[in-house]
Amino acid sequence: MPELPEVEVTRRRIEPFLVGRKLAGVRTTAPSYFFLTPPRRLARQLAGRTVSQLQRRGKYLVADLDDGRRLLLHLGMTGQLFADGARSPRLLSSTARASLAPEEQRAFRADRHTHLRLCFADGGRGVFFRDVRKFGKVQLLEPGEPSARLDPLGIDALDAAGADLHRASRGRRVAVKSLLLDQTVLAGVGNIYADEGLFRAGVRPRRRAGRLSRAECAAIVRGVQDCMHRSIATGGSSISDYVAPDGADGRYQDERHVYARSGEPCRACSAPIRRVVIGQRSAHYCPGCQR
DNA sequence: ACCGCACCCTGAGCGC
DNA sequence: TGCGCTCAGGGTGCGG
Repeated sequence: MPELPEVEVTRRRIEPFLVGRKLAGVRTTAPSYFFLTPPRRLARQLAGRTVSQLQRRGKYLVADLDDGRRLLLHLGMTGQLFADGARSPRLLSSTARASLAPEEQRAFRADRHTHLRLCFADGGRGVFFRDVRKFGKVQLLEPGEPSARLDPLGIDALDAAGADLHRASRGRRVAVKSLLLDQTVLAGVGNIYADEGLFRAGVRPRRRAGRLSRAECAAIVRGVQDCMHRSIATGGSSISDYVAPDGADGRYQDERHVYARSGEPCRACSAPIRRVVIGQRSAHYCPGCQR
């Protein structure tokens, strides 16, 4: 599932395929809540435009266009943004995957889950946005238009300090895990990096946010950031559907200490990792290392 | 203001 | 073999 590191890796790798190229044609699937902007209007207004820069805010990608509009992209849970010609078994269904030998893996062909196809005037490689579960989002913002998606976001997780989390947590009775997933507090943290960051900080996910000390908040923010920097450096986590724009898998999942490791021994103390449910989300922690 | 929870969606994995 | 069930999860929005 794409969180800040996967979105940042995607941004860096897709940027050369987007920035400075003139959009010629845009194809979409039918209207659905995937499209916050109706797909026909999206296609009409994107045609002829050039992306001037591609930024990231939390888990959102923001493409600035030459007419002052902004294109928002959110990968949701299963979103995949990649360049034409990418090869990856993650771009195929499991049945299609099973029926193909690895050496037969063919380049991706747009399927019914490919909701956005961008073609460029230079005739070079197109860019696809595929999303099986349609939890992702596409929106075109008018020049200067406020965004109900971007505006409420808190400080980007990579720019945060311990004091930011400490301030936001005062008076809050929720579990620290839930607070970390709140995008209005730290933008970009999802389930993996919340769990891994709490492990690094030695703090249990159920701890009430309001009772954390300054030092604990600092350790948590540092823990989350350390995990994220390391993940970006290794190409992100490819746990379910995440695939980098060139089709390559990330390798950070190999470094996980707790996420999706329930029952397995802690790499530090050998205690079995526990899985609990907090705020309708699974949380993983080591009962030996986290207090 | 805060918090729990239902919902959107699809495919994997399971039991029968 | 195949059906039906459950589960996963980011973000939004509602009700208490």
